[in-house]
Amino acid sequence: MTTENLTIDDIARELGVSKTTVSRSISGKGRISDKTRRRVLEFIEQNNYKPNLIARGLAQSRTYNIGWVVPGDSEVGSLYFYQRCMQGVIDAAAEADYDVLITTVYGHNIGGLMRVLDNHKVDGVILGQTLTEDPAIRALKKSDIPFVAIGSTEEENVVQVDNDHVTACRELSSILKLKGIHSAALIGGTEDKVVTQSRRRGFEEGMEGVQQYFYMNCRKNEEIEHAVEDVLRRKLDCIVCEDDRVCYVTLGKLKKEGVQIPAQLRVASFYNSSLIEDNQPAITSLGYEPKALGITACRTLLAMIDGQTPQEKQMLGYEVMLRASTL
Amino acid sequence: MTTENLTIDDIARELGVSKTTVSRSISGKGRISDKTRRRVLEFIEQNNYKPNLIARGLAQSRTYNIGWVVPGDSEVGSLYFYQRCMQGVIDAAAEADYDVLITTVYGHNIGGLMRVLDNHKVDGVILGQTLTEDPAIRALKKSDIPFVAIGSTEEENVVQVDNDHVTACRELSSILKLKGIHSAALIGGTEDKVVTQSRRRGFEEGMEGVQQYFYMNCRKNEEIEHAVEDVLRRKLDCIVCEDDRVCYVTLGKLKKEGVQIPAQLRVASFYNSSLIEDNQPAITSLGYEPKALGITACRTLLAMIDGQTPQEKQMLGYEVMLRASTL
DNA sequence: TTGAAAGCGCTAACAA
DNA sequence: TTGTTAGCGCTTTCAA
Repeated sequence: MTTENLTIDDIARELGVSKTTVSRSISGKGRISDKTRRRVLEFIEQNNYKPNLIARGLAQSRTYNIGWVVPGDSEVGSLYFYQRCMQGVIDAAAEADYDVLITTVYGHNIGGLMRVLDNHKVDGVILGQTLTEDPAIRALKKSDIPFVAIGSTEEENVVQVDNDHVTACRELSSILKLKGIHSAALIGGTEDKVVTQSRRRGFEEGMEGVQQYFYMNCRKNEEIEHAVEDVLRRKLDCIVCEDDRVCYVTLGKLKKEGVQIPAQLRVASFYNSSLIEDNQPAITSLGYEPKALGITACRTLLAMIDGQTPQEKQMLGYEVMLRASTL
Repeated sequence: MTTENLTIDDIARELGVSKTTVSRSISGKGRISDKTRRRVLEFIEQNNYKPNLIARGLAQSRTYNIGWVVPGDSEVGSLYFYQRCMQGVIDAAAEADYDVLITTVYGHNIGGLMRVLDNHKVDGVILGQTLTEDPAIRALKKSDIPFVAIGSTEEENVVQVDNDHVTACRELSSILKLKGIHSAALIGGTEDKVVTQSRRRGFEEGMEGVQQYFYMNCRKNEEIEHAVEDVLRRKLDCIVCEDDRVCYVTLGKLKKEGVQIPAQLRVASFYNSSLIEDNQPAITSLGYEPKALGITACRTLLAMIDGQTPQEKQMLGYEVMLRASTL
């Protein structure tokens, strides 16, 4: 049964009303008698009519698509995060009959995003990541299309949805401090990501009074391992890992070195994921819900597309999970 | 500088020609003097005109979008594969001025795909995964929109792009056999995925004459670990892992048990990835290029959208990587 | 409460 | 080689 595509005209003719009436019945805009509306909707239901979103889009200058921008070269460890975020975006979008157009950027190469913007393919954009000097944000600001960033930025006038990393990391750090730690190391990734900086700040604030060591900008696993070696050499009390990948590598190295956790060294992670979830001993960490970020970001964006002006910064919660790795 | 959106009408007026002429200059269709065309193109270039794809779409009943369908609940291990595939799809799509609309399905729940189809949001679809009884394929066949599947299927009349898993696995298996293996175990994931079945067949054929043991449908890590225990109990010569995740867990278990690879047991994987890439000893495995799959699938789909009928089954190559884990 | 008609920006017959 | 005109399927003023 090849469903010949019904148009609004067909329905109007069939029902002996005008296109306008049909259109109004569907959209709910404009006055219409309940009787006719019901009649139209019933017909639509029975004949499985689906409006042509392209045509509607042209008339309203809308696409009913939103853009989802992610780094194309993200580390394997972040993939799951983006996956969950995106699922949130997709789900929230579907609720409003929106679909998600995906675009990748490579660091400062935002060609893909530009294409989508130039071609008017989306009504709004969600940025999956923020950089300190973010060319995507710049470009988006120039265009007149609404966008929201997942993550934080110091740029002004950018609607942001983020977990409150500073607070979360500060809280976890201060809890660790209370456990009687005298020296702690933070091992982390590249500092051009805003989130890295936030976590560092939380660490610094929460660990105030504790001797602090920093091993940042670790890209390769070896760099993390070197950092661990240095920590062991200095006999520090505690390693805090900036994310799950760092933690994963750190744990591997510590196992190799035969270090007992938490007896000889305590270990915590500022980000939990399946990568480290099954570790023995269980790792004290911070838990977030990436999907919630996606949902919130998308709902916010849809509101903006509808002309609303949302709160500039929305902070989502976190969970401190104290486990065996820190006593 | 808010770029007021130029339309084809503006250009026509400005240049004193008709819309048609402008349209033709852009599309290259229809005869036109080189002189006028150049004049038009130059104007377009200088004024940074971008045609409205929505309008063009409505006129041609095209969307200039293709759908990319992936499982929303895929294992963390497969994420990288899909990522790379998708990048191939996106790149190939961009070449033809197409964008990629992403949709997730959950096993047999293909609601997301249906929405996209019903709403006419895409000109074609690429399936990132094939199942043995694939509802997505069924739905796509019913709709009249072209699609190609990454992976294999026994359904008829489905354009498929895949790595030649059977051949690859047979080749690797027979190489292992030549090394004097007498008994071998295959540990694998759920058999509702076509690829799992193909790998199993390759194993069976390549290992002919060798005592074969099967531990399939392992979903949880524990199941894999149980399988490994059983292999050790039976003192088999070799474990072949169906994919990188299985291999990863297997290696972890073997390390826990203090098993020497390859001295006591040889280990190989039918799929290589960063998950096992850094293992000591290096793991014999099969290498593919997921991005190539995406590119090929997308180019094929675009050809179909243009009315061509491509070859039904395209097989991409593989690489056998012999490493220390099998001597 | 309903309808007629114009228009969104483009393409594609058909004419000239 | 170029232009005129009628759509694509929907929304939205404006009038009835």
